[in-house]
Amino acid sequence: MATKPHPHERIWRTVLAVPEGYVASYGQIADLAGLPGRARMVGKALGFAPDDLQVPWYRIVRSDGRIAFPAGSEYAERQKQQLLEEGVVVLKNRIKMNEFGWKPDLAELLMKLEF
DNA sequence: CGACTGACGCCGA
DNA sequence: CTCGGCGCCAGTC
Repeated sequence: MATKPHPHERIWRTVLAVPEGYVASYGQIADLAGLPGRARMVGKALGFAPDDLQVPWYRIVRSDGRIAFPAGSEYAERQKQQLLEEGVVVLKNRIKMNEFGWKPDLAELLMKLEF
């Protein structure tokens, strides 16, 4: 049944639910992970994410669709590259949320991540 | 305990 | 569309 893992773990598992070819915002992940108001914590958690978990950190962007890292920075470039590789269009360091924003199906979501 | 710091979010200028 | 300011939350000093 529903267990109650450490916040970081819940965040990782939620991010793992974001499908290839789509992106989600930090705040959206925080909400889905049951941590409303903690968008900033999502960024931190992604930084701590164990490599073996294969967390798709690059699918997380700001609510307005912009990549959180400074445009042109090493991290921003790598994130853009990862996204482009799976078909997500990135222009001017930003993604069109109306087109690539992930709108999770509630039923499937509950099934997929029982905390 | 207060000040400062972010992979944030929202709103007004 | 870009900035600036402010709220927010968990850490760190």
